[in-house]
Amino acid sequence: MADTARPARDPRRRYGLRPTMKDVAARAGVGLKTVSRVVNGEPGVTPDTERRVREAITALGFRRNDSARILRKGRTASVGLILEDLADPFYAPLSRAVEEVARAHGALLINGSSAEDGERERELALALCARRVDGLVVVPAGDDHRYLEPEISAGIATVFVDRPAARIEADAVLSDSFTGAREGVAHLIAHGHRRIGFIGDLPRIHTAAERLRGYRAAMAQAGLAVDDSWVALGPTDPGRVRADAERMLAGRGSAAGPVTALLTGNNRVTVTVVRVLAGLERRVALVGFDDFELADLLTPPVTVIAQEPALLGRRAGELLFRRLEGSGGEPRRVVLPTRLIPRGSGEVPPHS
Amino acid sequence: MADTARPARDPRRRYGLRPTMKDVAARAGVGLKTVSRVVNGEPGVTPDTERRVREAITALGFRRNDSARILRKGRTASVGLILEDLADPFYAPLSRAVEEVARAHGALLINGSSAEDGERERELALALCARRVDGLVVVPAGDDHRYLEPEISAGIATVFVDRPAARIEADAVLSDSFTGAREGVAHLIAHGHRRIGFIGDLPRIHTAAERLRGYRAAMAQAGLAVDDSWVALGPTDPGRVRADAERMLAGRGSAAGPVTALLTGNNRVTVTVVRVLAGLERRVALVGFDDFELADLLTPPVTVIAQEPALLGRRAGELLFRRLEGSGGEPRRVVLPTRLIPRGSGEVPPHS
DNA sequence: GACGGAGTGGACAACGTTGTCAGAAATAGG
DNA sequence: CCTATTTCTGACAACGTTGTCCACTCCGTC
Repeated sequence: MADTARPARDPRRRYGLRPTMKDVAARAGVGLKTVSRVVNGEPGVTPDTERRVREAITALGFRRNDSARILRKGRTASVGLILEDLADPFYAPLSRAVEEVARAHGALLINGSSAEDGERERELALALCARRVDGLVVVPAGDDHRYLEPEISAGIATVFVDRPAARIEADAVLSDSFTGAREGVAHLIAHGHRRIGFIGDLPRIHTAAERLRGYRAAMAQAGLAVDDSWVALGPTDPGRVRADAERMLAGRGSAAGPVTALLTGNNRVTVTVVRVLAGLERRVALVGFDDFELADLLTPPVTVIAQEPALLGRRAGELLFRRLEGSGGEPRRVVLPTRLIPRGSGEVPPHS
Repeated sequence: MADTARPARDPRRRYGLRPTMKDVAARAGVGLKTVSRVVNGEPGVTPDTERRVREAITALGFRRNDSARILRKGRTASVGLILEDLADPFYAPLSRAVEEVARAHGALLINGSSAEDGERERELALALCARRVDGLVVVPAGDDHRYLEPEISAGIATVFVDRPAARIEADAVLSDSFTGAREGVAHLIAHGHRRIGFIGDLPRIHTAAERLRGYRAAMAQAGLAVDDSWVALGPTDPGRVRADAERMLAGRGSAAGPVTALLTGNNRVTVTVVRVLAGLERRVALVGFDDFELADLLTPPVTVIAQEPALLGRRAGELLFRRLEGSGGEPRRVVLPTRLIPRGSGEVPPHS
């Protein structure tokens, strides 16, 4: 008799047909709150009662519904991460690092790829805000983040990483793209190059603009003029990059002649350019932004300006949780240094 | 007067201090349900009322609290993905593919790395179940997934990918590791090799065991005996792999002599072995499981048995959502073929 | 044997949303 | 101008949990 206690319920909703604390309480013959106490390890339950409750929990296969818990407690113990592409070898370690920090704080990570599309970034970010993630780590794709202002002031901690926020003040963790690019170009100049090309990302992307600025600064410092045809910014798809590289290397459309060295603006671009150079007779010097796996085993090994994506992610995560723990104050901007790793491709002398 | 409507609330909880539908309703001078209707685009609201509600929404910066919505509706529109390491170049595209499928179905993706630790996998999976994710995609690390049985029968759709579930029946999307490895070894044998080593992952990992089985099958088929010292399974850390590779190449501890060719069991192992071989005088043939970026630009280019991680992820995601849409029936097992890509390193002739 | 005081246990409201249902307003028809 | 119908609106309960608070039991004491 008493065992048929669990009544038929409205079958339309209810998570599957999962038992609730109420069901457990009925089965164990205790009150609802006592079950809650056992589940949450709160004191004030006799060993005997606890045992009965635990038995009922196992028998019914009960698992606490965190949706309800979240609603009640007001904290979701989850953070969102929005980046360009989860599969990009630069962002994957960044993502993993954020995950580790979240894990250390008992939070889960909800991940989304913006595909470098500002509108998609916005949709994702707002969906995450609607879920009331505690915090948000964003690699921005869009050029206006004012849409996040109400969310941030409503208490969703937000940290931008790799690129700063546009049109709002917010925490950011960045690499020093300007200095990195400048040092990379200086390295090429030091090895005798005068005609140096730069193939970068879309100009609206902050890092691309900064790296271009670094390139120009290094050229200017060495008293070298920059021919318009030596600079190509655009999407990172291999077709575009290949075309630009081949054009520069042939000196087409250039009054100043073909380049003898290239600075590439990110790991995607570098990989494509390495392919182009591999098909060439003559040797062309190359410095790539971002380190990448096996760069040291190519012929010649590729000189790079290395960032630490995992460190970017870790710092961003740490900053986020510091904010969540109540650290106030002005938006902070953390800038991490880059590191030039000479491996050979940057030391190739000018061809002609 | 009427404008001071929003009363002081208990400041201890409440998500930040966000307005709720109640606040919006009060401000717009309508009922709670009318706000809900507007927010959800339900019919039956006059344009004028809708305008007043929308104004109130913007004025207060209201955003629907999906936690409450989820609790009410019983669907979270989110799926969980558990894999070994988000940053691994094999899993990153898989993850991205699952994300794309989820996105197409209006769901968010919650990501977790198990770090190849069964206990951590379990914790993560159960945490996701407590959140009532609609479905779960799992690259299993543990060797017993019976802990998921109550969850699955409670309605959480679950698809295993890359490796099958252990000790339970469940959907799985796999690559044909056995055939792949067998073909890889056959390729080496066809190029004259007789002493072939296999360096793989931990033996408890299904793919590692299958690839070993494929290796042995190919050797047996060619009538070749396998010396114990030619097989090394273990963790993928570079130190272990390097030591095993060097031992096999030197023929230490082997009655049958040093190997002249190697089959590597996954992309991590391959990369380390490529490094070892690069430091060697003599040429050693190599076939690696998993394709990897720039494999074609190494010297010699690396012959691989390619899987399609993105396809694995996509198929798993599709199967998951088909289950969520009510497709019943027996657990399905999808096996995707691998593809041998000869690039040169597998065609190196035996040294001595 | 009544009287505090721990120590337990449970009733109840609240979190913010959506589904149900019934009432009010507006329109059409006689 | 009144009724029948449609359209619009809002009160209320429910989702499953946790926090508050009060009631009860069981001791040892006086």
